[in-house]
Amino acid sequence: MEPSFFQRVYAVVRCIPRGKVASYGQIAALLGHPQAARTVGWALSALQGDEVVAVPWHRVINSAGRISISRADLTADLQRALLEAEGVEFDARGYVDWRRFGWEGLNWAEIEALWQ
DNA sequence: GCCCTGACTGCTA
DNA sequence: TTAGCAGCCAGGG
Repeated sequence: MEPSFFQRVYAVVRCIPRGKVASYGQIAALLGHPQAARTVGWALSALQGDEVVAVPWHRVINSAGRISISRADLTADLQRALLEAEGVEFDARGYVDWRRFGWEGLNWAEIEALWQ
């Protein structure tokens, strides 16, 4: 059974450990489509109900290390608060230090194991 | 099957 | 870690 792109995004995001962050492009690259960052963001924007709780959407930020969100119920302030609660720090300009909190990602075998 | 949209990204100035 | 812009991909109508 081949999961949809959305399901793959959710599966990968759930693998991001507490206290770490990943970028949309990184998630897309892990799925084999380095250019599909926008689609990843769109997938997360489609989260509903229990998925919002099951998927650590707040650990996904843009490549600049900054929060980029546009949903009325899930605000940038909320995302930042959730990350800070996990130990992720922001500098005075609102950026996360990739060197300290960036997620290394998964290898191909681990990715495929997610939906097999 | 076409067209539009979007929580992005990399390049250029 | 600026600002502006075009390119990319998948899902929904």
